[in-house]
Amino acid sequence: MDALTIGQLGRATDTKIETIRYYEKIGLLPAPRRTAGNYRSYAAEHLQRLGFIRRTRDLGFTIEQVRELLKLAAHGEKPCEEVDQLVVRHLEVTERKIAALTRLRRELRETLDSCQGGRIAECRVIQALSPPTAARKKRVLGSRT
Amino acid sequence: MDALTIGQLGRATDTKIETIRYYEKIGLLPAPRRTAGNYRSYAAEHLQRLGFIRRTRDLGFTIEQVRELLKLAAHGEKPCEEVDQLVVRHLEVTERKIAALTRLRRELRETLDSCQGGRIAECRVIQALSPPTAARKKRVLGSRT
DNA sequence: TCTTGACCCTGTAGCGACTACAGGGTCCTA
DNA sequence: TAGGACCCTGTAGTCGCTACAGGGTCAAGA
Ligand SMILES: [Zn+2]
Ligand SMILES: [Zn+2]
Ligand SMILES: [Zn+2]
Ligand SMILES: [Zn+2]
Repeated sequence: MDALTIGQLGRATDTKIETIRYYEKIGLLPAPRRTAGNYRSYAAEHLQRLGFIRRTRDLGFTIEQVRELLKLAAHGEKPCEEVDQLVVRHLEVTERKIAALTRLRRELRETLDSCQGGRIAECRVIQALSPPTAARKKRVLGSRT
Repeated sequence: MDALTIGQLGRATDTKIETIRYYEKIGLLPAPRRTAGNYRSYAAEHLQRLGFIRRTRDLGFTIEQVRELLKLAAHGEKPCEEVDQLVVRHLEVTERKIAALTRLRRELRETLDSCQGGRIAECRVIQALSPPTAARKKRVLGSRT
């Protein structure tokens, strides 16, 4: 008997109950049948599907990408190119995020290095956080492209 | 004369007009005086302050942190410890994000490496995206902690 | 039998940080 | 006087949940 309540399914997949109901509402997880008392009753397919959803979400795919992956997984006879493409694109996005955050980290470290203690008025950290404005003003008053 | 329209201020700080109005609504940027035709008219302080806001936002600080930094910057006589602490904490958050994304990248690469082309039904990528469910079922049916 | 408490239901509103309209008004130039 | 670029307010949408409020259901214990 593989009938799970929503709470059991949540514990099984490390998912909050509200999240499961949310996935149902947006059509990501199919609505299960109901008991006499109107409780949701999940079967093995739901467990499998929600597991897939959680895993891919944890890997950072968007809901729309998860939807795509689920659709592809259901068409086992097609070549796996599309699947791999999706993963490749997400890998690229992830790499760009890492690069951006790494630049950020460097800037924050440099900012901190500039502080030698003292009063805020003289602190180079605050100065480093203020962008140079002189050059900008000129640009503005000039063209309006 | 340093009176800027909202459009000029936006170009000067690379900020969308809607965002400037949003910052005003949430009390991050003070409301400027108005012209006879009810247009916002910004002065040099606004340019300076919005510049600071954008720079700190670009560095990934939250709006609440920006608020804090602005408050601190206005109290130049205090020691700069609090400022530096804020930056340190944000640096730590940034480092944790980088670590998490790096783990993600490794998982995505490993997943992709497993694919050798073929049909989706046999593709290891899809399998790698499906979590093992057998162990989980047992846990669930057991305790309900 | 009654009550407690754990669980479940629906529906709505909130988060952060914007962004995108809709439906107007103003200003400058030709 | 007309056009177009600019500005105004207000509201709703984005993403992916999360947190209630105000109920109903169910099983075990006194
Ligand atoms: Zn098919
Ligand atoms: Zn300092
Ligand atoms: Zn002070
Ligand atoms: Zn493949």
